[in-house]
Amino acid sequence: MSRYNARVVEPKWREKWVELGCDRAQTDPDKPKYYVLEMFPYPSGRIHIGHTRNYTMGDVIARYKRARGFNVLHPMGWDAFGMPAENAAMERNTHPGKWTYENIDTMRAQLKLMGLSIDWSREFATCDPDYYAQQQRLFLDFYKAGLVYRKKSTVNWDPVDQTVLANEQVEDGRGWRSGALVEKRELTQWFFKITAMADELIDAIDTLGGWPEKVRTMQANWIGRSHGLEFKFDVIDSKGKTKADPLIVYTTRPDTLFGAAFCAISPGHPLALSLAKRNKKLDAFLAECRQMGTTEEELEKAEKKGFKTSYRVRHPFDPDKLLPVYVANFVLMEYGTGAIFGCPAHDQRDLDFARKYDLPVLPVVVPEDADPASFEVGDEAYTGPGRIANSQFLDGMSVEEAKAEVARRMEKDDRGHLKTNYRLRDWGISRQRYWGCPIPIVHCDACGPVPVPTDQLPVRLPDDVEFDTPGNPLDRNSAWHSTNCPSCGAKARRETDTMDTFVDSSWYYARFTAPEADTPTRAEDAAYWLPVDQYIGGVEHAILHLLYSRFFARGMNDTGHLPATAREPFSALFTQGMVCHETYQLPDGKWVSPDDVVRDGSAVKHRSTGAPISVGPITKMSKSKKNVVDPEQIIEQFGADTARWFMLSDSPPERDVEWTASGVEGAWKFVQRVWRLIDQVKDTADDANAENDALRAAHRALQSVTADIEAFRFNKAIARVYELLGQISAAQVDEPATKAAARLMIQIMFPFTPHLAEEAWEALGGEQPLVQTAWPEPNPAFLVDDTVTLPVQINGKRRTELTVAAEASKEEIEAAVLADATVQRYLDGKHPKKLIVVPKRIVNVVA
RNA sequence: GCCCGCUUGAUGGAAUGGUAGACAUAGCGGACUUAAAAUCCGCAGGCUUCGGCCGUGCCGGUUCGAGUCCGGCAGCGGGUACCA
Repeated sequence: MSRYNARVVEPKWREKWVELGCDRAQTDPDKPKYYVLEMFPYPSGRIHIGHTRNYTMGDVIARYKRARGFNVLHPMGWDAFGMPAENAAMERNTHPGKWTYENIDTMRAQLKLMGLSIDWSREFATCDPDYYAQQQRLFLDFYKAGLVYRKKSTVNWDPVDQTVLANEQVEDGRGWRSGALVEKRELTQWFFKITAMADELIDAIDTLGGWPEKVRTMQANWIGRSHGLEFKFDVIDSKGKTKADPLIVYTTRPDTLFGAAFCAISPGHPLALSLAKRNKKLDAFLAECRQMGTTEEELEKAEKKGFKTSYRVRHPFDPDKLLPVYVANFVLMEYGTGAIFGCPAHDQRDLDFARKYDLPVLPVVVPEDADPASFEVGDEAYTGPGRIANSQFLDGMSVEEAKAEVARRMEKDDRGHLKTNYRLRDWGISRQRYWGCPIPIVHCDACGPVPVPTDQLPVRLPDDVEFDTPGNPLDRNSAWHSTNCPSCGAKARRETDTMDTFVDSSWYYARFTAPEADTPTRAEDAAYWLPVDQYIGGVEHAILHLLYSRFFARGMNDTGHLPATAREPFSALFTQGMVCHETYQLPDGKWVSPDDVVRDGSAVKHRSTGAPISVGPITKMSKSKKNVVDPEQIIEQFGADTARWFMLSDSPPERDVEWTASGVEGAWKFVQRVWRLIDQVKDTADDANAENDALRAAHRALQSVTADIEAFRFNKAIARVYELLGQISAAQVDEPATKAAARLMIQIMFPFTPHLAEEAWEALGGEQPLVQTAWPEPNPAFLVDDTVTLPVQINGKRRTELTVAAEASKEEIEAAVLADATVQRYLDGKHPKKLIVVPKRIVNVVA
């Protein structure tokens, strides 16, 4: 008996597939198309198990859809710009490009071992000048369309390294390399006007039927559309004089205006800045606020603090009421107007603030079932519905009526107006880094920022860069940034900012449809292939990457680079779970790779040094925590099919999976069992009319596996195949029907284990390779049952079961149930109160 | 903090509101073998007075019936705009 040798079989079939060119996709409007895409990888060094899980899922879909007659596009590329390459350049004294392209070579070779049916002729990296040249064109077209502008914004600044730090590079307020206290610095930066499309981006979420509900919810919440009122407070200075400039606030709760106890402005608000010029304590408070990080998480988690200014504001409807004005660290300059009024009774954060600074808490919304005279707010703000009280002309109204009435009066007095606000901020794309797509702009003293003419694109990155000093090498490279103004010809300076790498990944899916085109896209290819029919990737990209891509598709449509039919980039999205692993740390906090961890009884030690290791929480595999596993070892030992099979077998694909070494062996044993079965049945004669239990089981499996693949239930599909193998093995091996069943099983397995399936198919006498064979159809005659066994519950507990004809009516089942001995024993001669019969499902007798 | 998820045997997990634990891993027992590996067969949630009873993170609700739906809580994970 021959043993299945993956080392020989797998390369043989990969070569055959290349020879047949079956992975090549060609635009052909006469054929139905299917575009399946997995999120492309960052070339970090080596493929990790999370990648392979992702690509295997896409490959199952791609192979299945081809077998179903679709013209399939399944490309691969590299998200190749980014910070790690610069870090590697500094650490290894190499060039980011060299490091990146070497990584790509390694990872491409690893991916090819997986037997993925990818059209490699379309491969590109985002750091290829051919790619970023087209991206620069898109930037300029967006610029001309008014989707790009400059404004000041804040960055993390490392005063020692003299460089901008990413949020990830700030640890406890200090730079990760220098250890210096990080400062905030204002820079003029480039922005994409994504907020201009906020309404469309949120409204179109309803059209994304193929997306998971959770992602749609996250996107809607991220955009965060709110309807409220923007209005003016008159400002009174410390001498009691009314200032010329009012304080403009935004609120979603104008109904609670009479409950206002204070106003709060952002530390970045112009009023705060001007007051600080004359108040050292306030200046110190603003400095303290600047010490906080730039991340939303840090700002929100920080203790809520306020600084009471000498100014007050006059209540718009109650001129005698003056409210104190605080500068508060939790008010964001980016949201609304950077100023709010606080109503402690009906907002938890305002309540906490009021308790801390001893401000009055006046309830103005009273729940329907409470007494307005005695209703009070304790430690919890009341945010529910109710009747307005303590609010003059609003008293007795509902919340909605009061909102409308306040807005009406404000508009009449020209004091305010209804306004829709978004949590979404414009997309800042400027990065003060080398390894990114240069922003194609020249700064001229006379002309201002001038676009680089299209015929001068791409603005190429210079090769001669040094990474021995921190900071942006482009900034120091005067040979590169010195140029002449394209408009007036005077001496000018190139923009040295490069683009956020999210820009690169926002349109790559479109570039795959015509990767060699000398324009960003080619109309006929884009029109045929787009949108992507199935996009697959990690849920960690649920918001930013996907939202930016949705914005880009619209921008590209508006600038003529995509058809209107591709205004949404991805018809269907599948978010696969992450591959997680335990984390390991040495006593000094250094992370340790799983390969370097050994267990000695209950003790966990470092393999070479024997140092004790603490086992940390199971988190997503990441380079920074070193908890990564190398799939190549598994492929070398067991073959790609075993790895593919195992990867999809245990966890449902949308769920996180904890990687443990056990289980691969099981998959490998399965592969061997399949091969033994093929060996046993391959010489049996064929008979077109054959029939047995094994063949019936195979047709049923075909039906359920087909449904499982369509629904991304790969783990269930695999469980079904395990079951089928058992059923076929139990049959007479020399019956023609058993061979037919085995043949069907092989076809079912093909998308999962393509090399094994091809080899087995050939052994079973398949006329052409499975890559050229259509997906089989189940024989309906094999799918029907004559009888069905129903569980019988008595008072909701299963007591017995009943076998009836599959087509038995409700009445027939009821009669059979009442005649059943067990049922009669429980009923004890009485009539059941109720008899619930769900045909083909269950019977419940309520005694 | 906020937004979004997840929680079922020793482990990964299965279950259109309808028999909880399919399938697999680890385990135990057996067959084959001089022996081992490999392979094959079987057992397997807990408790039990052997009638049953309990059991899907915790508390409560809806229902003839809840792992599944609703309300609350806890723990864990993802995102939080310069990691990709």
